[in-house]
Amino acid sequence: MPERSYHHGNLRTVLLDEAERALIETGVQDLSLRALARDAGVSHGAPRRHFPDRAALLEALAVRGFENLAARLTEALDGARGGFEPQLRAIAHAYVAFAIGRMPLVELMFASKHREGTDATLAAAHAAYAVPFAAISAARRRGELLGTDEQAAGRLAFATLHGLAVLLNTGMIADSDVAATVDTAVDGLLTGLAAHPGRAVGA
Amino acid sequence: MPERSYHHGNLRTVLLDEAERALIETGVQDLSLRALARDAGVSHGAPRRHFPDRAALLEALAVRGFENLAARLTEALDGARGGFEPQLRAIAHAYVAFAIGRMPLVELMFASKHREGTDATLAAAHAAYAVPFAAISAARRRGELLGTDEQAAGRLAFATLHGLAVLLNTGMIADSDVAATVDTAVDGLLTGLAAHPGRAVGA
DNA sequence: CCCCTATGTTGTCAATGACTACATCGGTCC
DNA sequence: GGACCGATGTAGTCATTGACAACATAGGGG
Repeated sequence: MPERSYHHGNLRTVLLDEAERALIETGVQDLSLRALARDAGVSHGAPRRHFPDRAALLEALAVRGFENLAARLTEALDGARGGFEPQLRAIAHAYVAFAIGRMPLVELMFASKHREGTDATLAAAHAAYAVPFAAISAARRRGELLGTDEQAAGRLAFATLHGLAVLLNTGMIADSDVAATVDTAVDGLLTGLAAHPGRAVGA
Repeated sequence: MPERSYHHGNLRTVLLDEAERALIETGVQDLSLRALARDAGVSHGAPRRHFPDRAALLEALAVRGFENLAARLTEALDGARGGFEPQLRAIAHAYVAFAIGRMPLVELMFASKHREGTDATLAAAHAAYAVPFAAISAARRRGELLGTDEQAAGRLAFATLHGLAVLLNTGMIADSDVAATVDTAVDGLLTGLAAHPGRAVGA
């Protein structure tokens, strides 16, 4: 195998790929620029030519995470037949599966705004949200949504799925059948908890 | 001011208090045992007499966080009049207020199970959950809960509140009126999203 | 009063992030 | 084809950190 030339040629992408793998495997605390450089076969200073600092690398990982999430949700929605309910189920399963398989990345994606310069992450997050929001908007037009505030409905749905994924991942929901848990949660989202509810969202 | 004696006398509690303050202010990445020791006026080796390592300190912070959360939820529930709906609203506002005011701590509380030795955190979390779960159990006995699976209903409610708090904190829900956002989300939780729902939770 | 344990201090080591100065190459322009 | 410039790498330094070990001090119990 010939030794790598002075110019790596694709270092930024390799660092991001390797960083994502390491993040998911051992968590953000153990994620080290120097270790990534060693794995990529370059010196410890090279990553700083692509990321001004460690936080910038983490930011790029978060943006990529939302981009991947958007792709997953789009794919799930494209594969869903029927109306609002099967679409919401498809989105829910895709979201929870995505989150559970890469929870340290998802934590990074949603990490506190204490992190600096998260405008790019916010933009990427909104692009990912647009996918289920479009489905909810279409459901309202078809008369399948209770109430008229589709923004509020979308927020509720996304908040619930994110919360569910977090609780499942931490073991706080100790349910071995993830798919059933997701389906049950979607049931509850659709029908509500109250036996005699007062007002609907936006009614 | 007399110099501190050799034995601090209360170092563990001081370290935890200071660590929680620093965590909330600047995030977990900047939380440093040495800095905490300096702030407490002891040498850099002293904290290790109370916490075997940095992860143990973080674990203790997470446990305390759930203990404080349980107290807040209990207080909110005690102050709520009427049935299920006002109780759920009281819990929701208390939870979101708690989370938003200390998001880096809440992130730590719910951090990935990649973290070692989280049995104590899990136990503390379950104790915190018991508070809203008791309210939901009482609601079912009063016939105020749609369906019979109160465990699933409790999981749905908690997941939604946690997800809502996370999205509000990260700015992904760009709503300046947090109280109204929480009330709208509770509306949605109670009535459901679907105009023509299929089956209820546990029905 | 003695002893033991809890709790501190001091020092060391390896690893890290950030930074600087320098080296190498790829691409563009003349 | 050669020169030059900027992108991208290398090598070294510094400060800080976490973890650990050896030692010092005091408080409490017998």
